[in-house]
Amino acid sequence: MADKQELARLFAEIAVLLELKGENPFKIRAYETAARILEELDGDLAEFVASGRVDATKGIGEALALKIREFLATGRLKYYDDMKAAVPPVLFELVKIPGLGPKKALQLHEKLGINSVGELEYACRENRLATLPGFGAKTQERILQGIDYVKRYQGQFLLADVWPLAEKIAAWLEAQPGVDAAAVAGSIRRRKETVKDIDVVVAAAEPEKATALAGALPGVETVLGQGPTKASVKLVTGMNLDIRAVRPEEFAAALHHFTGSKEHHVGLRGLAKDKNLKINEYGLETATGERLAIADETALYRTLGLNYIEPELREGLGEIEAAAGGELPALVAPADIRGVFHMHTTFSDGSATPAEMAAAARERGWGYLGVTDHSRTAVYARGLRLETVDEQRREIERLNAANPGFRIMAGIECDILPDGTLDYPDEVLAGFDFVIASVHSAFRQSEADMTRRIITAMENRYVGVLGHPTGRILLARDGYAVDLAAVIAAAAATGTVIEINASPYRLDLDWRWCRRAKEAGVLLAVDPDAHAPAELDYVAYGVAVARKGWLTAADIVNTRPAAEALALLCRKRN
DNA sequence: GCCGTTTTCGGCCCGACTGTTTTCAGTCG
Repeated sequence: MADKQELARLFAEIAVLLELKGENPFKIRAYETAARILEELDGDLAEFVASGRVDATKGIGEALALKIREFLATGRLKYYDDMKAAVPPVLFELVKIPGLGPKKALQLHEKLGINSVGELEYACRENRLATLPGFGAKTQERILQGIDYVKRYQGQFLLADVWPLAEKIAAWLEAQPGVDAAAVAGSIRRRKETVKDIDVVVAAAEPEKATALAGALPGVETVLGQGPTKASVKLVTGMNLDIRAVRPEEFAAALHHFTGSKEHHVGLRGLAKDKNLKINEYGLETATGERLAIADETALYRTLGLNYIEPELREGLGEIEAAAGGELPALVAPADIRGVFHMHTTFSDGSATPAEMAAAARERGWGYLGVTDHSRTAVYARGLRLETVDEQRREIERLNAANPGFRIMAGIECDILPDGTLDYPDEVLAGFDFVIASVHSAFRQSEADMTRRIITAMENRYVGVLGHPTGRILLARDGYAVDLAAVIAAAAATGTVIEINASPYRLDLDWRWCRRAKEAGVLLAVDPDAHAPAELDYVAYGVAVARKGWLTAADIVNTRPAAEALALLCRKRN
């Protein structure tokens, strides 16, 4: 079947192939754009072509439309097949190494016959790179470090592993004499679920004195590079940190520049150009080279005729057009959350009692907590047997009686069995205040089976929430094969809430799909899936996902008071 | 490869740093 995701992947890979061939960067961008258009496409590929939308879509011209038609008809792309056959596979591996781009990678393959990362490492140790033009001892050393980096971490880190550290480093920098301000930028500020490095922007009257601090930063292993406005270091944790220093009056522009994304900037600069302005990391310049003062990011956007765009939205996915039209949503904020529904206690695989979890929830200013231990089939997680269900309910009733003003709800995270039935019979499910249904087994079902399985579960009138809808574990396990568009449509049809699992290891539903869910009329819940009191703070990551998904407080169930939120989880029962 | 009330050709976002160079290409973000 001619799948749009498959074609998106082919286009993206063509972009890499073109880069390896040293092709025109704008041609490369055209393929990257086309890949993104297909990824975001509503409906299937056949309909996209049949309806003629393919010819009306900006960014898809004659040549790309032809390739889309070819793929639809034959399931292949000759252009891709030919190019793929002509480019040695090792080049794909080599360009993943920091410091190695297409040009140098090609040289290594052609001149030194490098055919694997292992061979490259060996060649470095034998000192053979230094013989090539454009290469030297330093390059060789850098490549060795890059190989080490890729081998140890694949270059990616969980947001949760770097965000707190990044804030700590920014605070340290800000406290240094001569430093006016320091702030975390880059993909951390945009709250991407995984990030490659840490970017910190610093304001100082003498920027070179700020970058000179690089070697003294807490947690530094080595200084990789250092100039008057920029420094790079490697931290002992294995990740890289870039410091960018500018004068105080340039801070807002620099913060904006280094927050990205690349795609957002490309769009913004095009817009600036239309207004005869130039954006760079120092500010806005007119055609005559006059620099316009930018007090803050809001001023920068306003100068371009746009409303302020929150960092989480700066992904080049329509936010500029929405800002121009005054159509950006008022994003949900952490303070909007009034309680949570998904967490575990010592009754199953949690480490704290319901009383301890409730106390922790109260400390966070919440008014309610939904206790959802695992169901009986989840033996690995000590899922609740029927008699334990009763025991837990009595405990929760006792706690509620003792603590007026705070509501504990007796819920369950019920396994969705491989055939789509639930782990307890309906009469047991009816006894819970609410039910989250999740897949925890038989991950390897076909997409059709998995999709049918999940939709069947959502059709159960007691299922209020679909938990972690794709089952992915970030940097460890892909989600199971499932037709999310169909799941979202079924959630809308049945009135089922979809969970944004706020565990930083999951963050699933992915933010790219949140917007689709919202547009389909689906409500979402931001739930920590906490197994210990401190993990209730995961909610911050879930809110970040919701914000990246353009969601407002109204789109999130648990921004509502207890009774109203609970009623939404039970609206199918009547 | 895309696009167009200045254009169907000639643009397409912009700059810093490194290493190896003796004027700049490559890489990165």
